[in-house]
Amino acid sequence: MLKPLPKARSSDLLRARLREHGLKLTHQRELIAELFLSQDHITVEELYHEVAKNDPSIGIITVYRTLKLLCQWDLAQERHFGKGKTIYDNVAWKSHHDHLICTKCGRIIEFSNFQIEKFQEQVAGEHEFRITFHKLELYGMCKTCDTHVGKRPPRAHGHTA
Amino acid sequence: MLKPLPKARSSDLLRARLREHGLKLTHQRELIAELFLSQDHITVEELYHEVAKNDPSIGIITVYRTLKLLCQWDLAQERHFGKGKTIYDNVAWKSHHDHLICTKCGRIIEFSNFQIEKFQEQVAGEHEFRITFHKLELYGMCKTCDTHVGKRPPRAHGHTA
DNA sequence: TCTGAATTGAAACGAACTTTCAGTATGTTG
DNA sequence: CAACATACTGAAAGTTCGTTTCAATTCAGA
Ligand SMILES: [Mn+2]
Ligand SMILES: [Mn+2]
Ligand SMILES: [Zn+2]
Ligand SMILES: [Zn+2]
Repeated sequence: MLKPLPKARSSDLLRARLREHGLKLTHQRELIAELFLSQDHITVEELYHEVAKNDPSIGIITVYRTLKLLCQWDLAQERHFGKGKTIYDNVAWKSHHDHLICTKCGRIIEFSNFQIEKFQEQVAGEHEFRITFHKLELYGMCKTCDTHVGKRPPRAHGHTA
Repeated sequence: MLKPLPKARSSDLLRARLREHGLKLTHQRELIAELFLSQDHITVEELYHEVAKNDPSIGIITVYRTLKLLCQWDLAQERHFGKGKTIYDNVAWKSHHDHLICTKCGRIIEFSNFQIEKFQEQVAGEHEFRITFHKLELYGMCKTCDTHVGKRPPRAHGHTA
């Protein structure tokens, strides 16, 4: 997010990776990847419904399989916010970041903070531990939801952050 | 961990909570809570096996149900490290803390760091977000595992951190 | 166009819970 | 202590989310 990688067309990105791994370019993979790479965070279920709008013959199994491939190629990352279903983070053009998650409307805000990461390393050092990756999730209320507390619930405002 | 609450016998803790909520003290609940509150982190499966050593007639369903009660009373907290099963954190005598998780041996180290929490608040402020709770998990290798890299795998050394 | 390997969708399967329900244990009242 | 209203329990069935299996189809490259 704060350090965008060199932008490439999503279709080229897919083709390149498939080539590298000797895999086939199918219209299913093309559509699924295209839709996934055009947004930020999405569940398998949601992506499946988007896909169905264009081609209802595609099965949700293929959505699962394609997302798994994208994860292997570091174009996507699995996230487990709340206790619900897995959210796939489109990281094709983003570097490492953490998240603020609104527990009321589901909005997801990305951030990265060098100071926090620095202190994480310090803590690890104190325990003679070597960090390879981490998860930091801050849950609470976004501004919109917070100002509506006690009043009527806010209208939808960007769950797809 | 760093700010231990006034220590009480686990059996008294259970009785008190059951009383407060008009629930019954059964020998199943007594045994399950006793064993759970005598350790730090455990899965339902593991706790079930411990319980079975004392009373094989107790079903795993009752372990699930009792842990759910302990969670409601803030004596336990669900954690989802890795992608496997839920780990229950005994927080009866601990205040908020985060974790270092060794991906090789499963060891769990607890810590709390005021600086990190401070910067979390700062980040939230920048995004006009109000944090209600958070999860910080640092994954990697503990000292023991790290020094054994490339050599033969280390013997078990305290998975039950 | 031919051909063999990769891919797909449906259905079966699996893991980790959760719900249902009839029989049992508990605490309370008399 | 006895009787009773309920809460509790264990087994089995049911959910949810995701994975495996497999016959039919599609793709890529010769
Ligand atoms: Mn993200
Ligand atoms: Mn802990
Ligand atoms: Zn919100
Ligand atoms: Zn270790």
